[in-house]
Amino acid sequence: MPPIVSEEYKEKKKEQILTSALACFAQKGFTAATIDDIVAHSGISKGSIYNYYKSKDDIYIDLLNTNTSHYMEQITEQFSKLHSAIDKITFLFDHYINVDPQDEQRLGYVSVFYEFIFHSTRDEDIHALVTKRKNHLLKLMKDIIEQGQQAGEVKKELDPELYAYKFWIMIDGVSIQSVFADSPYHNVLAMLKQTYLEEIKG
Amino acid sequence: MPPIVSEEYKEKKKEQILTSALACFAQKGFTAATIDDIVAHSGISKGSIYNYYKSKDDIYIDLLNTNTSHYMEQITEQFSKLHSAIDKITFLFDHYINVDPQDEQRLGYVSVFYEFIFHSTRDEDIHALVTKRKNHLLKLMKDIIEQGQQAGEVKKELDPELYAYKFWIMIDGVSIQSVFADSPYHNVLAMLKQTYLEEIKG
Amino acid sequence: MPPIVSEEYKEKKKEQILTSALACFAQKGFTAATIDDIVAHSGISKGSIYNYYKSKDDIYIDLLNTNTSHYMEQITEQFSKLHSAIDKITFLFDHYINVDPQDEQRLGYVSVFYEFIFHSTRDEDIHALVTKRKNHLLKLMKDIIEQGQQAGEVKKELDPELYAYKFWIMIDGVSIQSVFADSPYHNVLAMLKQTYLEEIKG
Amino acid sequence: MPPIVSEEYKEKKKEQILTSALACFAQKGFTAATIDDIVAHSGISKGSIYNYYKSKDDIYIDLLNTNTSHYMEQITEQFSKLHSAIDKITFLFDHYINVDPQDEQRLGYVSVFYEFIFHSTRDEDIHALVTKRKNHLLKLMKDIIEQGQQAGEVKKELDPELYAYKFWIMIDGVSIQSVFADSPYHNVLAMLKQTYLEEIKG
DNA sequence: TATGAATGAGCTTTCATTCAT
DNA sequence: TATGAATGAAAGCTCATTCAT
Repeated sequence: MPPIVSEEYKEKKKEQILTSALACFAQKGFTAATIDDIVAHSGISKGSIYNYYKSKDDIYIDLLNTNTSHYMEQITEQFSKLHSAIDKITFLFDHYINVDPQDEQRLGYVSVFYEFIFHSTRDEDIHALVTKRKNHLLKLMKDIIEQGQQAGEVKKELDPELYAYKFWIMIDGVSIQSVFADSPYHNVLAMLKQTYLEEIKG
Repeated sequence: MPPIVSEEYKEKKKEQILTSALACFAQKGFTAATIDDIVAHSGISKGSIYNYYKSKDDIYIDLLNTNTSHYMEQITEQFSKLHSAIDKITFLFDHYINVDPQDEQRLGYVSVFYEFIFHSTRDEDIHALVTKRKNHLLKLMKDIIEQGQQAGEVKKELDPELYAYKFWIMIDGVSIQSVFADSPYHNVLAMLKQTYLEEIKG
Repeated sequence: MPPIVSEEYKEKKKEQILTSALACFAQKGFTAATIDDIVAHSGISKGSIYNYYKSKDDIYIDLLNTNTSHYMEQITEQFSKLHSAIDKITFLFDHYINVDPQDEQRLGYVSVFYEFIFHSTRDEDIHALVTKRKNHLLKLMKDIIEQGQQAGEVKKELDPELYAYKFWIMIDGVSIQSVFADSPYHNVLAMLKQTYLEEIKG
Repeated sequence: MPPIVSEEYKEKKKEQILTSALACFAQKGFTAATIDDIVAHSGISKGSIYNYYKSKDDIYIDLLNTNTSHYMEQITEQFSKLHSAIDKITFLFDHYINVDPQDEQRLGYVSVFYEFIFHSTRDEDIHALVTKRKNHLLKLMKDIIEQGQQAGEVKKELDPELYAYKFWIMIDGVSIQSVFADSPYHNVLAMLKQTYLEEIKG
């Protein structure tokens, strides 16, 4: 291996680690998953992992950061193709509808993510991170609603922030319920989408 | 102190352990909290704790069970004083509204409880327990809605199960958001209550 | 329970404890068997057991002592009915032949007993005890052989001590082999008996 | 020391652990000896020991396996130099005669080994192992006797299996007796050797 | 005497992290 | 940079023994 290595190479390596870490955390939970699990899953040596990340927590944090970035980028990209507020909201709902709630990988990821939130109760750094993510998403929704109000699509009298909260509250709630195999995930989401849209449409 | 201690005494001891356990789990999370933490918090010796509970998991499980029982009893008792479906739903919303979202103990409990749900993804026994709890609460709500439909208080055309889900989804979502200090917990809940009631009223 | 209790009562209680202790040690081995096992098996409370024995080791020691006494008494009694040396030796061989080598209780007991011997390597008190037992049995055999020599039944030229050793060595060896289910315990013992008797007969 | 240590290095390390383990087990017995004892004796860290062996039981098992292999190899090698059955049997007797019965290390090993046998009463895996060892040794002896019969050195009428058993029974018995410092180990063994050979010679 | 809850030292085992190569 | 053997603190749990009643 060359003593000097491109940034690109490093990025790729970190990504590999992150992918394996996510898989391991998803399968066993953050605490129960061990560095050796990540070693086994990634094929990267323990020493190497510690060259890229200074601790297990560090991996965890980068995982959330990277994932948040990806998610935001994805949405932004999709939104560039959409113009009306209602279309955007519809798109977001559909994003969650077009998902197999029982897909193991998805479930694993959901677990990791919400564990992270509760973990954050006890760690300031992580709390700040999670709060930032939440505020990003909230702002996104609030902007859409305000845009919709200006365009006359959305009722003027409703509080954009409150309705932005309502949106993410429903997503969070539905995600939690998706943990239960017998939940009517799709039906519920369809209903939530319909009533939410009716409720806000001007 | 021996010999032959009353059942009452034992119950009290278990309750002490549970109280300390909840405090420790709330502060550090289930995995990170140690038996020694519970020892320190409760003043009860390690050996004694293991006389009452056969493992840390066992404590965790009893914690959820006991809490669920208390919660269900409380609600059942209150419901006996209420008769219309709308009153009952209002009562439930108010139950969550009349809470300080930033109360440390409550936050701790919420963290422990939702961690439990995600933990359950990886442990069948716990999953069964959590599912049972969910189904209890779901049934409770469904029954209220059906009762309301029969009494003509609630729209006949809506699916009781779906709306029961919607209720708990909102509660879960709001509970998660309450982790963030800057969330407008009360305002959002008040709005959710109002729109939910309007939506279902016949 | 009366504050003053007869010696007889105490003896009976100790015997109960010893019986249960033997059963437990036989099943799990001395170290693995717990006082609670003995409590469960005997129905006698833990505190009570400690009234009669000051430690687990103490029980172990009394077990061997008592057992040795019983065994010696038994043999002595039987020997009173026999007169020739050859008859006595025959009786001893038959004592071991008339046994089901795979009887669980017997196997348990054999295990406990030999464990004791090896345990004794590390504990002077126990070593003294075990040595004393060995010497008792050795003397018993040596006396028989000498008696046989005087009576002209047994060859004069053989060393009584050496042949006494040989006898117990074979018994020990056979006992160990009996641990293996597929050992031809009876056939081997029958052969050992025959050749031993032939070897010593005058 | 990493990276990529030779197999040889690993073997040496395992051997070190085994040597220390044997010493500790010999001194205190398997159950009473602790991993920390092995750490102290070997100077190898606890974590490292667990890198090479996954449990205390595992060490115990490898100890027996390794020892059995060495013993069998040793015998096989020596046997290649010997041809007559009587020579081989003589060699085996002498192998036990040429030993200091009070040598601490030997005594330790004997204790560990026989404890193992009795331990095996309660553990199927270990029982299988010990049974296999016993059958190996039995077969070895039986083959020698049969070879001797074919060559006319050994009486044709005696049952090879029974006499193979007799041989090992005597070795076991003598080994047990060697625990007692005052046993005439050498004299007894010499006598056993002489009478056994006379008994079987054709 | 009898009881069994209480105790805590001590056990085996795990695992994040380090560091010599 | 890459490797993986080494480390040891810390975890969950057991159990002989004590002692208040």
